[in-house]
Amino acid sequence: MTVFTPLDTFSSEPIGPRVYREIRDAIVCLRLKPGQIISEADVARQFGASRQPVHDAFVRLQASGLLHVLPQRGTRVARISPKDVRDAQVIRRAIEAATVARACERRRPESLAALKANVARQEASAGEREPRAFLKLDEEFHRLLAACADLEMAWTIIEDAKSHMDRVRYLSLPQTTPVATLVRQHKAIVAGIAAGDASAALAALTEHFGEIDKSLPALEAEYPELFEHDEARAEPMVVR
Amino acid sequence: MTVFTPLDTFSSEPIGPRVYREIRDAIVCLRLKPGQIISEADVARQFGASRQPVHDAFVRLQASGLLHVLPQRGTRVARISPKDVRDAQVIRRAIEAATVARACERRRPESLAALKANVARQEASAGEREPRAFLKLDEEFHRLLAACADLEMAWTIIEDAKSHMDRVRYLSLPQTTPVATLVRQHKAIVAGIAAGDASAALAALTEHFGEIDKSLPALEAEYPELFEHDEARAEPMVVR
DNA sequence: GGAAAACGACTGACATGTTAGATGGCTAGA
DNA sequence: TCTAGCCATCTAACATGTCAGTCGTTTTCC
Repeated sequence: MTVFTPLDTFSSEPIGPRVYREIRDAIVCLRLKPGQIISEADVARQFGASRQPVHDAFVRLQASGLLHVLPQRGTRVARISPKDVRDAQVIRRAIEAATVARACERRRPESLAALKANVARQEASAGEREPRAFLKLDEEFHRLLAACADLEMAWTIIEDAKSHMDRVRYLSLPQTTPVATLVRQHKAIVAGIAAGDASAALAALTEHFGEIDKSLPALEAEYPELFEHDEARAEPMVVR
Repeated sequence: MTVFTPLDTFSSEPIGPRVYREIRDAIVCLRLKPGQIISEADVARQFGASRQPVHDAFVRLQASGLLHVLPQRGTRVARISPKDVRDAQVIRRAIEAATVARACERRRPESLAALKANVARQEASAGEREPRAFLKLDEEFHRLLAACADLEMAWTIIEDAKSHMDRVRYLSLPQTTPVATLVRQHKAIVAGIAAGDASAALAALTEHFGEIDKSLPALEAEYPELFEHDEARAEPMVVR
């Protein structure tokens, strides 16, 4: 099974960042299964790189809570923790609410234009079969929101919180909320900001969240091995 | 000049975490000056450790924005960025407001007891000459707040945001707000939570913040070399 | 003198070697 | 059958080696 896209030999970009991005993407998109055991040496071999850049990536991913490193024993992809997902949601909602409120105050024409252009591309992607295009645009949308509020630090944090939520999202891709609904909510947020109407934008934002809560219990029941349960610490799931 | 407290040779704790903690503490407490150039090898020598654990620490500290690693050139302690400080404040306020609101709902007797005990110790430390004792208790207070809201993830993020604010705080220790005032505000927050009165707790929290804003310009004028100025501005977020 | 090439002393990026600790399987002894 | 001890084999932690890139200085050549 190919989990990682191989490193471009001719790129001048250092190996470290590329390895980090690859591993992170593999985790968030569930190509690496929650609970799966991986090892630095093994991953390094798959990339054809040395252990060092992989080790660095592991250090960072552990800090984000996407990996659990057990000293001297091994490393496992963090299982999806329902509590972490819900916590991440609360935090993201708090930060994004502050972001939207600030965006209403300091919106600039070019930021608004960028947001509108992004939403337009979302509409274009709504019809397509491939949902990943939309998810990338969604990511971009929330990044632009932070830029519009001149609160770049917010995006850094949202990115981390989002990673936990996104795994659930990928898991629920089949029965997920129709993309059209999400695009409509995005539109409403932008409209609120454009009008400088904070309460309208916040209302749209609030509606935008809270989709995951409903799907979470069903997914947990369907894929129990991917979730962290209170008693957890069951047998490691060896996948190769 | 001793910047790092030497590693306890007899501790069984691995050196990696200890080195990380030491370096981070040295940055936040300004024993390492903002703008100062440091190197992995040099720091490793000071600890009497190898470069590896220091390198790992650098990786993590760069992710928090406390270090700027310039590939192949060197590493500098991040200068205090007024924008980062203000952004961190906005974010912290947003998260902590959500935390307090949640704490009002799910407070449990033992959490409240822990908060009250902490505040009591704060009062005891208010008279002392050494302000660091209070700052540690303050840190603990906000961690307990997150625990009380059963939102541990919030503390992780606040910790990072706080680090940027705390450097300013240490810089302004001489003319800082009297500790008694801060303790009073903490007390008000706890009282609000204890009563389940979210709006009262939030009001106390709001008053609690916004001390830094006033001192920031004066400090920037007094120690320009420690601050990042606009011409040296970190890369603005690219809007595509 | 002045520009440019060469050098050397640094840096972190990357590679690899070494070690302590955790684990699981095996066997010896009851 | 069970248990205690040994051992092979994992792991990440830690140590060290090598390298390419950056930069300030010196040297070279006109």
